[in-house]
Amino acid sequence: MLDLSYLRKNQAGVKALVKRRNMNVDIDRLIEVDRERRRLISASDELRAQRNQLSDLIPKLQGEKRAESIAQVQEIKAKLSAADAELSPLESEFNDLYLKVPNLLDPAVPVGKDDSDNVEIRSWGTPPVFDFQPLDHVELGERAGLIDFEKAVQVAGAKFYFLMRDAVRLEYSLIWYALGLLEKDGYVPIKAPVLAKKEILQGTGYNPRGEETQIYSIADTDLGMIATSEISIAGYLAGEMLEEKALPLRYAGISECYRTEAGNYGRFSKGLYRVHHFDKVEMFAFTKPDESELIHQSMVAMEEKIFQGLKIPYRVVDICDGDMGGVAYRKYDLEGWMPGRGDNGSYGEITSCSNCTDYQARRLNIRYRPANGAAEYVHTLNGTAIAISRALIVILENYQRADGSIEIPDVLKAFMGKEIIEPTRKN
RNA sequence: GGAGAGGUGGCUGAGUGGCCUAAAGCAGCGGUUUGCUAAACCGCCGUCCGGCGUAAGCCGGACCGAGGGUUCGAAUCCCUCCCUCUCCGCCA
Repeated sequence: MLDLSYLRKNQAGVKALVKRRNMNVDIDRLIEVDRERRRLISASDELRAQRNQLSDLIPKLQGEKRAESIAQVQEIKAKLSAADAELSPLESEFNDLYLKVPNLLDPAVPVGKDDSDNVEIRSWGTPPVFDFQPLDHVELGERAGLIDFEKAVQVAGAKFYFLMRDAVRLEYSLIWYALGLLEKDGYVPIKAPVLAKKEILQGTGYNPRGEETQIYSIADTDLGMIATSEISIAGYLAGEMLEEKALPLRYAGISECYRTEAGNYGRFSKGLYRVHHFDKVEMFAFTKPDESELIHQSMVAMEEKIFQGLKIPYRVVDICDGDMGGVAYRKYDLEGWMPGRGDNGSYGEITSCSNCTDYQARRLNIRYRPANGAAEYVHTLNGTAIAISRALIVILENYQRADGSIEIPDVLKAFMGKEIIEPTRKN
């Protein structure tokens, strides 16, 4: 959420912002509703002031004077409830629109229309050269009995999957590996609730209802299933007044993530790439405003450390305005090399790291009190440490061998208790 | 799930219909005093919305878990919901 007075003063700038982000928010209508709403609030305040004055007087009055004043107040009350009736639909329209207004952008964010305009800022590793035709993770996984999509269709429908055998061990090894690095760096491990209230979902910038929602809702409650533990962790400190010296607060969240993926049936949504649920280790930070950029860099550096350890070739991409969504002020993705994708492989998103500045903190009312001065909103940041489904894609595809077996990355061998995954299932 | 007690500013906590403009304390900020530190004393000190003002500010409104209601007037009374604590029941 943007500061309201900023919005009023920078109407044109906010309109440009909405456009740059490829969003559709009627700022003109928002300003109009705001003006109308303020007019009504002023009128109501005026009526209330009259009422309060009279009410103060009444106990000192007697007889006819008193009866007269009471009648006057009753008249004012009638006007007040009429004004409120007029106000309340405006308030809800205002809130709906206001919640849609996106965050500001870092001036350095690349300009572009969609993900094709994202800017590669560095890369690491060299895509492997195979002397055989590499397979994609779907085929590798099914042959080795690691992943079963068909049975998942039977149980839950498309975009679900069973992970089995060594894929399960890989999942836990990856979690253990990432958690080790994060905890060593000062992140506090946290297992978060996988359901969150509507106000928390909205506060984090997710729209829990509506056609384009990414969030599954639970019938007859105001709960939704989290799309990432970012939501629960942000909510963890909602309404808090933090101590300056406690900042930055950094957490390593582990949770299942649930996504409706409404309308996402693209070319690259095959297999594990785009699924309705997956496990994820997430980094989350609450920081002072002047340190969020530095922490953002450190989070991206941690993502790189994790994938360098796994020896997965990747590139770091600076997300352009048109591809950014509404919440992030700046966003970097890691794209890992996926040999099974396209003709000769291509890069696909494996992590995403956002500095949300005070956008979420304002909605969730998370502040801190500086040594000298008034309370301020903190900044929030989130970044993927390991999204299991995506990590499995790059590991299976990069570590495959001619016979369909899969080598285990060195850093996971101890956790796996083995060095190789056999090419075909044996049980 | 049942019974009872609660939810008040950054924190503790008083307040059971108008004198609440929310007491008091703590913490914080400014000052006086002062070898230093500390103490003592004095003053300031909630948030949001609207209006006025170049401005320090001034005026009005709202906010005592959330939302409704009663009343001329609600932190206070009533209803619904959420949460916390104690006890009971059930259960990995």
